[in-house]
Amino acid sequence: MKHLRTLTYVSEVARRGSIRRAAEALNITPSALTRQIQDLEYELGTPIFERLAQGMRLNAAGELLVRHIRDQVSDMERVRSQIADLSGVRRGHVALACSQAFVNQVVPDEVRAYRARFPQVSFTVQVRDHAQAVAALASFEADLALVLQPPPSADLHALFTCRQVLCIVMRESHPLAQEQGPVRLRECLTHPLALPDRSLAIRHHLDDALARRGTPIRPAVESSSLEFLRNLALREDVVSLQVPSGIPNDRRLVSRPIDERDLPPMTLILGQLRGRMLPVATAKFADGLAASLNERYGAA
Amino acid sequence: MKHLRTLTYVSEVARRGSIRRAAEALNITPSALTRQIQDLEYELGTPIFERLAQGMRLNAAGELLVRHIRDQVSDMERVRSQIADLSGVRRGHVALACSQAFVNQVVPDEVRAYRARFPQVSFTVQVRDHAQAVAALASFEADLALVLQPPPSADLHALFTCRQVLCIVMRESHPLAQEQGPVRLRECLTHPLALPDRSLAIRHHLDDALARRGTPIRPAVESSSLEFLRNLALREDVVSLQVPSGIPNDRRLVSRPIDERDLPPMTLILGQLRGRMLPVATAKFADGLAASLNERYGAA
DNA sequence: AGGAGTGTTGCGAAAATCGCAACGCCATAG
DNA sequence: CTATGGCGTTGCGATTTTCGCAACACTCCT
Repeated sequence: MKHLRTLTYVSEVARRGSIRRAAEALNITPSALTRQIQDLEYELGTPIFERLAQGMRLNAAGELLVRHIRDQVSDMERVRSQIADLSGVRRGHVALACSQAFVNQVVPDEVRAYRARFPQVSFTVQVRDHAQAVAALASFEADLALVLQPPPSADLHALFTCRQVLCIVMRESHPLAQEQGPVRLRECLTHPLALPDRSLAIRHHLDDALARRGTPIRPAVESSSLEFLRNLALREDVVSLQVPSGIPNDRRLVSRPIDERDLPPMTLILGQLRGRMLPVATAKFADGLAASLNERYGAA
Repeated sequence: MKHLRTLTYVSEVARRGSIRRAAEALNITPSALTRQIQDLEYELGTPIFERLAQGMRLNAAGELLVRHIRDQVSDMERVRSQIADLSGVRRGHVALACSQAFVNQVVPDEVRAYRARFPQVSFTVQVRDHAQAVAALASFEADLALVLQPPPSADLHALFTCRQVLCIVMRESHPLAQEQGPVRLRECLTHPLALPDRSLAIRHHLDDALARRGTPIRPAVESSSLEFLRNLALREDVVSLQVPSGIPNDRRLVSRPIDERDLPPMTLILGQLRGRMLPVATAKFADGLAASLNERYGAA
């Protein structure tokens, strides 16, 4: 949109912290950029950036303005998508930030289903941990966040919530795979463990539960990649930990839920930035995703 | 603000219903205007106006867009006022739509008090009936509305509410002015009446109450101007009707409340457009006005 | 002292915008 | 039915705004 050219310039300078870097990202020269900002500051009657030797930083007025700009840009997106919706074809873009646990089944299935109906809608899917996902919402880098056990935040508004019972995962030849149904935690701890590291919410949840029992654990392998842990479990007799939504359809892998007396279920949340009105495409995608999650795992 | 030039153009064309009239109001030529609109429609990929022989009318897409534009413009006002507030001096503009009943004491007193503290803040005070006042909020012609007994509307959000007991007003020589305290309605009806006409909420309220008793009234004089009715009551023995906030400080005029068993009190509402964030100056003025009303008449 | 990073400015070129005048269209009055 | 007045639109030249290039002034760090 042409009329918010200056505003996106300001936003980019604020994001990059430097006129030259922002100018490069915007494919213009620093001189054009500095003039746009000077003009805007003149119109406002006050500077919005502090000039430092290392670059530009927003001052208090700039913080207010940039927040307003981001609001305006995303609002314009929403109006454009509503207008496109009037003419029948649904266009738009959906930016989703989600945890690793959902990149196997839930998100790709849902994106495929949605794009089958509305091919004009494009997607960006960023994998972030729970805290980063909420931050992505606040900075308008993502429209939706699908995360486990998010930190309580005033910015996050839950659209859908459900329980996720933690499961152990191992190859089919593993001793624990010979039985079915819930497994007690103490049984698992007697086997070598391949666990998510502390960058993932699953591990925090596990550690919290174990801390109450006073049982320390010494995992054989730790990783920030759930995919790596699964691939390792295919190759040797280790027990890994996943949530149901992260378990792929693979007959070589067996999963059993952990008894809820030992480990309470985690909370899965589909959320958006509080107070924001989502574009049509995004809102409808969120509806479909929530329905799909509800069908698979039930509501909270 | 320069960057919303095109948007204000669109808004003006929508308001005036014609490019030529809008161009005149904007001090530009019709050709410049028609090009701006064509460019914007090209950017959106769809027309936003229907071209009629009598001029231009918004289509569905245009309705969405214009609503967004008005939001954006008023939001920009708010941000500017917040930024100005950061530098100490409070600037801004307050647009108030109010009923006749408040132009005597309440509003002028409050505006004077506010401007004494913040001379940089300017005001526009429009006198409208209750329905027009709500419409003025919705079209962003007013930021605040101070009205009696407004029609229930999803757009109106009440900031403050209080009761207003209806009073009769007459000159000090009038027979009814010889006593004090509440007066029964049937006493009043035996004297010649000078009443507000049906364009005013006070009259509707009175008619509703009388309709339930089946008592028809035949006022000697009707007027849409409360000021005229007061001035008439100064000149002859008629009984007029006012709400407390509309009664001036004039010893030649005597007022007595009507017994609440005969006529329930009316509701006074200070309101804004629902879902809108007011500029600093406007919000603070509304606070002061609410406090002042609370002191004079008590809360709801 | 020197180099690398920053934002800023003078100036000429390029682009967007505007005003003027003319055109085509349609509703309505005569 | 034609004439007329209002409407939006377009071609074109003038004006204003924006841009890119190069040079400058400044700060930080080696």
